[in-house]
Amino acid sequence: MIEPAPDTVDEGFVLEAAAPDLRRAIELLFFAYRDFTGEADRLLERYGFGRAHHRVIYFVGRHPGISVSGLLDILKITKQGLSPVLGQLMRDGFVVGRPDRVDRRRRRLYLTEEAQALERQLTARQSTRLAAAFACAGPEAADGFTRVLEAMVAADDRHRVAPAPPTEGPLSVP
Amino acid sequence: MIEPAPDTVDEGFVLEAAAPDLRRAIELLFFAYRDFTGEADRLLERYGFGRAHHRVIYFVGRHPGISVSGLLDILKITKQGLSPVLGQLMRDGFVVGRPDRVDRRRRRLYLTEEAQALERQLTARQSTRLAAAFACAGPEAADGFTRVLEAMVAADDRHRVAPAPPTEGPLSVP
DNA sequence: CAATTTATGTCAGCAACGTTGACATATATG
DNA sequence: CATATATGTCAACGTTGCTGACATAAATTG
Repeated sequence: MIEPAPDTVDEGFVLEAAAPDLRRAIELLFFAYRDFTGEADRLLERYGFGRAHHRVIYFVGRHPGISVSGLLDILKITKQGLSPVLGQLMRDGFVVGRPDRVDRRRRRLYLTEEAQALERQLTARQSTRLAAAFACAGPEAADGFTRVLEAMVAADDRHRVAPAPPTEGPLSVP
Repeated sequence: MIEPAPDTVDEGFVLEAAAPDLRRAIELLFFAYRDFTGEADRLLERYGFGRAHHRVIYFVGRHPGISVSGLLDILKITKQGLSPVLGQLMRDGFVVGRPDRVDRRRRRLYLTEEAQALERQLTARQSTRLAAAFACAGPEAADGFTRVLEAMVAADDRHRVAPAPPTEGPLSVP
């Protein structure tokens, strides 16, 4: 008999069936996220990279000069987990690390030209897919999509996301 | 020098910087999905299960009597990849397989009572988080969220998602 | 200056989740 | 009977993580 830790007893709602629209959203999220990442995965394969490499390329490109520990904070993985991925990217000439001028313990990470080009391709692919979905669902839906995602990310990660661009278009009715 | 396969040359748009709102949505999707799945992961740990077990429990619960190959079609993994996960679930008494009456090669899979209870807990957790985000972002945003996800899933997977529940509430203005 | 803390790197061992390829078995179908 | 299908299993391997232990260089602090 498997015995889950009897700590949180505040789950009396557990036996309720989930609302159909919530259950549907859960399923959609699974399929949509898989298709979304699969898009980029196929491009990364050509370089011998995986999804972990993509994340490093993305966030180093997003925060040029980020330190290793800064990257670890964003990715929420250990340095031992990052090590082979970052090592391969540096050996392959996609990421370079230069010591910080004032604190020479820190290594500031940058993308090479080649990596920047790859990042643009990856982001362009995902943007294209997302833009198609936005176009299909309409601008109000796109706005709602983003707002729900914002509400979903944990407070610890909120500040890491780019600030919302100034609203423009049909929604800014002054 | 790494050399990507020079097949698709139709990517001239690649050098364009992605629109800020699209880039923002990409980031949000990464953080939101990670937080969303992490929620369930912590519960699964108590049982010695991982995310792969979750997916099997979810889809067997969603399609009682599904065959092994039907499950593989949904998950898009190989039977060798499924084998240890499904094997553990069956040994632990969470999934049972009974031969189909007419075609006895096929094994129809079902959740046990215990697994159904676990599935309800997992789905309830995720529903709660999603419902909170929906409440925070508002019903129109929730609707837009779902519509964008629908547009994102590949056509091959569309039919696997539960049909949209009949619209009710403020959006059905007759 | 000496001691400690911080940032980073590295080695070993392990686990989850997936892959390809090869082969086996039972059943269905022509 | 011959072939195709559904499933299972074994072996080898790869990616992406984990924990624990230890090393080094540089900064900070007493």
